[in-house]
Amino acid sequence: MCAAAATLRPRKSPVQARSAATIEALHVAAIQVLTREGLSHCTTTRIAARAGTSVGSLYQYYPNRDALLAAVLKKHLDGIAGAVERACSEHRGKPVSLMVSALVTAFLTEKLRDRAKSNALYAVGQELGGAALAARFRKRIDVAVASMLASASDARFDHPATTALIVLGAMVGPVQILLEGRAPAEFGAGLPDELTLLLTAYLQRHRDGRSRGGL
Amino acid sequence: MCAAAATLRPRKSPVQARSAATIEALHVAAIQVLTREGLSHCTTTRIAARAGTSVGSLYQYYPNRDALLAAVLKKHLDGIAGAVERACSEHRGKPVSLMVSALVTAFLTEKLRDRAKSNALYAVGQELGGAALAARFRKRIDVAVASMLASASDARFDHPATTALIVLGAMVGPVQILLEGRAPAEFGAGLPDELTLLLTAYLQRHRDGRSRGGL
Amino acid sequence: MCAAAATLRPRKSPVQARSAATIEALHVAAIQVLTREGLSHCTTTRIAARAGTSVGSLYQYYPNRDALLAAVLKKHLDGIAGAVERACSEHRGKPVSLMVSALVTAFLTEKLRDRAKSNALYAVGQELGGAALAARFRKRIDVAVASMLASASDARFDHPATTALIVLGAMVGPVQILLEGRAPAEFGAGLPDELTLLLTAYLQRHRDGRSRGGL
Amino acid sequence: MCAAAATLRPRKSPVQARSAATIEALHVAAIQVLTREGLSHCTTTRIAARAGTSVGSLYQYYPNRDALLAAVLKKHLDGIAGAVERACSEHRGKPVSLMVSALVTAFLTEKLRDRAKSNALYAVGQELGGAALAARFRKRIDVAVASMLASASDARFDHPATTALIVLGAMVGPVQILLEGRAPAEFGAGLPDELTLLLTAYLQRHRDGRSRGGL
DNA sequence: CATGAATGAGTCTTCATTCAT
DNA sequence: GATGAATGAAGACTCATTCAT
Repeated sequence: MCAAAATLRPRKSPVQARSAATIEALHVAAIQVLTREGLSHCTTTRIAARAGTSVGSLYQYYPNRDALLAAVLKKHLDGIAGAVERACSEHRGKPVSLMVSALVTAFLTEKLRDRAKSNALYAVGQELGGAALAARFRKRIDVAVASMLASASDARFDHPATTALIVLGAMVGPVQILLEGRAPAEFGAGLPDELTLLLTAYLQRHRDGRSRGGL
Repeated sequence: MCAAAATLRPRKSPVQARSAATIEALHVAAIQVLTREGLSHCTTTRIAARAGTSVGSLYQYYPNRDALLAAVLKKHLDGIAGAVERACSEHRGKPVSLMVSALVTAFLTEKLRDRAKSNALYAVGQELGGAALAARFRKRIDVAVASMLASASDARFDHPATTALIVLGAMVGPVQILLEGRAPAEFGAGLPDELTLLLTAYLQRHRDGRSRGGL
Repeated sequence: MCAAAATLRPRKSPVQARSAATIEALHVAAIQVLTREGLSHCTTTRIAARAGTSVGSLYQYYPNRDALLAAVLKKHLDGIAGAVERACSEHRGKPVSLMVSALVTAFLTEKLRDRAKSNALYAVGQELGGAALAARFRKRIDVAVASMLASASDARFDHPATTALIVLGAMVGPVQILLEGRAPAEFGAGLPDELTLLLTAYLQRHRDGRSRGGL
Repeated sequence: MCAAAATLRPRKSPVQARSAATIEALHVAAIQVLTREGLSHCTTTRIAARAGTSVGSLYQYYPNRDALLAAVLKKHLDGIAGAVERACSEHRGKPVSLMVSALVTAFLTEKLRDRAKSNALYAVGQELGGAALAARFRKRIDVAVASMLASASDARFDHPATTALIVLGAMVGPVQILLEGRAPAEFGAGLPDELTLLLTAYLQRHRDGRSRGGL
């Protein structure tokens, strides 16, 4: 995975304006091909074709197909992580319920902004050094959420990092189901509220201690 | 995906003992190759070799590579769905807290029985008619959980199906994080309890109505 | 070069008769393409085409193009080394002049048996782990010649191995010139005699000691 | 090969100082890339980069990659041929033994001046119209040596051209072995003397006639 | 029935060469 | 003139699938 890290890195940065356009086109094309044809049919030729360039150009900027896909994935994850980080830093010191609704909103908004894209890239994460990449971004989000939680005005958490990871997972799972697309319509409609409810209940219960537990 | 459905079906049923053994060997081999080499290197030749047969024999039982992989995936999902269904039917009429802990235990046990396998098959699900297959099994689990929830002795749910789907998602997400392997050790250790807490809190809050809401 | 050794080795040995035929056809085709088109145009596709098979078959037996070429080269060098070894072992204990003419005859006969082939393979030796391969065969010949020289009935050599290497070089060089094809006809005609003369003079002078030297 | 001749010729002569510098840089770069990366990785881009220019500039001076390589090879062969010609013209009328030692010295000195370069360019010679080029230079050397031999004060040669070609071959072969690098150290050390001995013996025997032959 | 050799379409990737800036 | 981005033909290699033995 470390060896891969080197080989997954872009080749050169665009110095001319033309280059930037080409790269952008490649990114867009990669996502399109990915969504329409699936990862296994997402070939360099097809990407280049849809981008309106040639394979050669693709390889001018990325040492191999996976490097391109990794770049696209990275940009996507960057967007999500950034959105979450922003939401988290804006809600430090607030009560838990506000934190949760802000977090859910930010996450869902970003994740569902382009459902097809999110979905397609999910598969990309699997192959590739995807695990490593995903872990890195999860870490970023985890840190942001944990630090926000630790600042809650109305709660105290023993293991903010672990709790944050559960929170994250509990958001990702249902969203995944939604993205996969076969869920009934009301599921999508109710998702924001349900997630908010789910997480609020969890965090508040955490705050109140498990001892009080049994309902 | 509908077209694929036909072609993904196994070719003939094992009428002889020998056939059954060969098929079993192929399944085991497929999982091994999948875990050790990754989906993209999981070739028919390699599978057959590790199973101790020839490609020819593989094609005797499956019309193509994907059919084999689909069968393996199906069996895996069957195991999980079965375990959940069993747990659900055994806890009908019980209070919510018991349901949750039974559900979490069954799901985690089955899913983590062979982490490598779960992980490898995840990728398989993506390609293939994975979405369809996953949806079908999710449906099974959803129905089982919803029906269990509807029978709870101490709660009433307006939309058991939707609630069940959230419950399912909230379990899958964190497990996914665990399977991806980069989570800290204490995350894995605490997972059963945290999931139980998460879901219990959610379901009880649901029962109590949201109106009472704000903490 | 050691790393290359593994990767240059053939992939599997033919167990069916069909295989042997395919391999033989590939060898012949490789030489033909090599002679007619040159090393840089000697592609796997072209070789397979001329062999009347498919690229796939080529890769069934050789892990890459160079492995095939290396095998062909090896067979060729084997022929030469074998011929020289035979000649050498048959002339142990003889006087130097007989040794030389036998050596020259054996070498020239074998080397010129198929001039085009010899020529084409020469280029192959350059690229590839050719240096290693060539060195190995040169060693074989060197040993054979040195041991023959050491047994001469009418001479004594201080450093048979070095002397043998000079002898070898002195034969190879002129033959090379001949093979490259632009030498006048009389050069080819006179070559056997001239080489014999060259080497005999050298070895006898060696025998007589250099001290006597200056003419 | 004749068609190639035209296209292998440099594009324009360096009329400005800047041009000369660029060309020189390209030559040096070509040799460096050649020695470090091998012929097959010796690309125009890499050459230009190492020369500190752009591909575009390369094509300003040479119509294609091979023309550049040919120019480099030509310069190299020119150096050798020139050295030999000089040595030959300086030793006209001398006795054979002096001629030989001068010839061997000049040849070895020039050829071993930069072994890596000699070696790398050897491969270049193969591809390209290498045979033609090599033949042309061999001719030059052959003429020079033959004419020197013909002027020997103490010998008469029936076919100076053929004899010279043998002499040339007998020098090239052992040097080749040395360049390929796997020969024992003492081989390299003894080479000048051995070559001198070899050729002197040959030429003197020639002079004395073969009739006297059998030792 | 089992075997594994053969097939060849389809991938990724490189690189000489051109040409707009 | 110089630059380096773009091009795309061409090569190496893989692998699902078929079929003669």
